[in-house]
Amino acid sequence: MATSAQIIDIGQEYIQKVGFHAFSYRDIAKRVGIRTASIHYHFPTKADLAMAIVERVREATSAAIADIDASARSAGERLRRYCGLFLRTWGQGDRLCPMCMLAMGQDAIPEEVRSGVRDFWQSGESWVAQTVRDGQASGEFRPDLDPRTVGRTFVAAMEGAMVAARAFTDRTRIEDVIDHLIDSVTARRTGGATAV
Amino acid sequence: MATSAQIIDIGQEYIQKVGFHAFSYRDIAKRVGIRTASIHYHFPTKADLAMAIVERVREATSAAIADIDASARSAGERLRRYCGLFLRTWGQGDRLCPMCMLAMGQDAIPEEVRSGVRDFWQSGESWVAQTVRDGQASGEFRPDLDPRTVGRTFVAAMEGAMVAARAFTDRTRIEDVIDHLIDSVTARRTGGATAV
DNA sequence: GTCTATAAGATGATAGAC
DNA sequence: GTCTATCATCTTATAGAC
Repeated sequence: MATSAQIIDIGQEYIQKVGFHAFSYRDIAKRVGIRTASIHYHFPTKADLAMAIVERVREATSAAIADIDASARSAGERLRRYCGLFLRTWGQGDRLCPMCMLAMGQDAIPEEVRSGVRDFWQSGESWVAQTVRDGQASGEFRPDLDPRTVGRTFVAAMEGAMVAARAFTDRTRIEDVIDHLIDSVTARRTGGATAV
Repeated sequence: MATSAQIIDIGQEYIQKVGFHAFSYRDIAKRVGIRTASIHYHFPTKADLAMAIVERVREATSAAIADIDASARSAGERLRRYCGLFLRTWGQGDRLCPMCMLAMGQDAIPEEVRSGVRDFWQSGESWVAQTVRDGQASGEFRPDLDPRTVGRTFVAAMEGAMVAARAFTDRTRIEDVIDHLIDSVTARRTGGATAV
């Protein structure tokens, strides 16, 4: 595998596990089996490396979402599979969402990186919102929901669930949240939510 | 104000804004107007400082929740005010939840600190779960909800919403999530969630 | 592309004077 | 409690040889 790809791989793993500030070029160099100067050849600054990671994650996410759009048969299935992307990330060795890690340290993260992270976040919110509209049109979802609000809630809840899963090393922290989120948008024919 | 309290204040601010690894004793020393050696006198290691911060946050949160329990008149109001605690934290100058910041860098955060963070997280989940049971008993909330699942979702979603609010410098990212969360547990007399 | 060598500064932490 | 002085190490990054 190309060295630069290896560097991105390992850098991404560090960002997901400890965050941007808790690893160094030295850590990566050791694992790749090269010197730090060689990393600087591929990515002059740490911000450059972070940018490359952000771009790769965004591309991978877009592709995954395109795949969902192309193959899922209902809005409900689309939402479930979107949530499943986070579960899959966690499953790759107890990892947090890299974008969430980069979204946290604002002041200490280069603005170009933060901008890419915001784009990722907003894309997810917008896609969920559109999927909610689709589900409302088909009668799958509650008609009284505000799509934008739901979009924001889905992304926020999944990102937070990842943090919880990491803190407790517990996959069900994510699964429970997915269940409640899906339930919260699903229309109930019987009016099951009715009190008394 | 006592020096140690000042150190905790500023250290907590740094943890909330940039995370455990992105600030140093030097940063704190400059702002307090003392030398790093003096900080080591109060908190020998950075882990000691983090522990003191975790304990203070947990105490403050317990007190805030006790106040809610003592004065809120309905389960719905209790949940709203609990969510309001996060909104208040964000309002204190664009700050993330300190426990969320510490929950992320797992490998690179001392285990004693992580343990305190988990306790904080679980306390929140359990309190929400109990409040959901109360609301179900009074008919305020949907009877078919699993309290544990809802507890986990509330905490995860609020923590994630804090991250989003920070990334976008946008308070409505938190407010929207609160609205959908409350809506998701509220019983509907009319069966408003009914499809078609 | 990768290396050695090096820079200039930051980091967490300690010893001992006042 | 706070200081000066010091430590060993790590950090990001560059220059120039191979």
